[in-house]
Amino acid sequence: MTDTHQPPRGTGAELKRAILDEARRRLESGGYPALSTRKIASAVGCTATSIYLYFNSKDALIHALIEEGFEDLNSKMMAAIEGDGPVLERLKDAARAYVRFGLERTAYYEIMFMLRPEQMERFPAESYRRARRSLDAFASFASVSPAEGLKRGTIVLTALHGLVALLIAQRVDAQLDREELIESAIHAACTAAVAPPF
Amino acid sequence: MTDTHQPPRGTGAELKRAILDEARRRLESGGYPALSTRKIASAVGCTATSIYLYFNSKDALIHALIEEGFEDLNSKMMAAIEGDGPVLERLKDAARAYVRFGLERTAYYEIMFMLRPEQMERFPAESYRRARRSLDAFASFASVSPAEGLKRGTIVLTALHGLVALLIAQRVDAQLDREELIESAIHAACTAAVAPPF
DNA sequence: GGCTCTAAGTTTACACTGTCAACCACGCCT
DNA sequence: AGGCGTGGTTGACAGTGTAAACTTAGAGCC
Repeated sequence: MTDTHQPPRGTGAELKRAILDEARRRLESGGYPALSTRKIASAVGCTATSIYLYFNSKDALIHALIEEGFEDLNSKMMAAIEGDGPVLERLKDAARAYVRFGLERTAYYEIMFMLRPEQMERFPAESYRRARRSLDAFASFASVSPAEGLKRGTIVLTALHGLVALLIAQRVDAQLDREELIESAIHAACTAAVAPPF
Repeated sequence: MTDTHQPPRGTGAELKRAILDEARRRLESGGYPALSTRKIASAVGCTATSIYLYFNSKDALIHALIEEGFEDLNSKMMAAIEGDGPVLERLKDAARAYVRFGLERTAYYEIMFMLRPEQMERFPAESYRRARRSLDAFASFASVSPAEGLKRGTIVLTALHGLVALLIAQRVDAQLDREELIESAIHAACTAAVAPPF
């Protein structure tokens, strides 16, 4: 498990890549707690402090992973949104993509959305906004004004986040049929988003 | 700040109380990170290991705080639910109570709902269910069957959780009017909950 | 009084964590 | 040859939660 395989590691930029690769591997297999600077270093064949030559802090390393996660999530949602078909159906497809991402790439989802702010320096707001293009796409849907669109898009995303977060934390009643719950929640959130203003 | 006031601390059950009190104080003033066994101990005038005489682990201590949080949250929501007035309005009032709790007692909310499962042994499921009486009340609303009610109640709670969690993490666009967003999200979630099945 | 038994706390230690300051080694340039 | 910067390591610091062993105080009983 603590795979101390020592592939002739590179140096300089190569080492940086190796560190990032190892961090990604560990995140995917062991989640956030597996991201220890010392463990990453020993697996990659360098010392813990060498990581600081390429990342200002552990958080900076994690930010790089978060960025990767946003890239994946965004592309999946954009693909759904840019499809053809009725607006509501595309919205739902994007929502399904979001939920699927959260449940399949749980470790990524956690570092992207579930780290408490004091626990980690917040992902830079600027990157976050850029990373959130899909929200803008959401916002452009079925909205009278841009402001109303932003609001509605945000509401959908918060609803989806709550669903995913509680599912991940296993804080949803086990009696419920998972798939049915998800589909119903998506339906509720998306139809509300395209409903006439109240 | 690291108030090493040493009030003639008690012993036995009194010490346990003192520990819990200090933990609560620290949680409220400094959030989750302020909950260090050593800091609590030194503030209360005993050693860190003494805490383990009364709590099996740090998590057990936190569980006690979580229980307090649920008690507060539950009573507030139940008060709203058991009021008089139309169902939808009572539902919204309960939702408002939930959101207000999350935004006012943030530190409590975080340990109750936002700790990642690996980070802390999950709050015992049995306690959690008991702590969640308000969900059952939700479920009893506007539902054809109990199963449908549970599902709808869960969907509302997930939506509210997502809203609160992202607000706390400051991951909601700052341009949005906070109060308006909250009110709209509550409206969307609650009206969907009492809508006819789709 | 003197013995034992027990409960309550403390001391000490272990294995971690992220990170910083000082140090060393090498290749390039003058 | 000498100086310098770049890349990396060593060793340390200040934390963390927690387990094992030790000490101390008090109660019950002969």
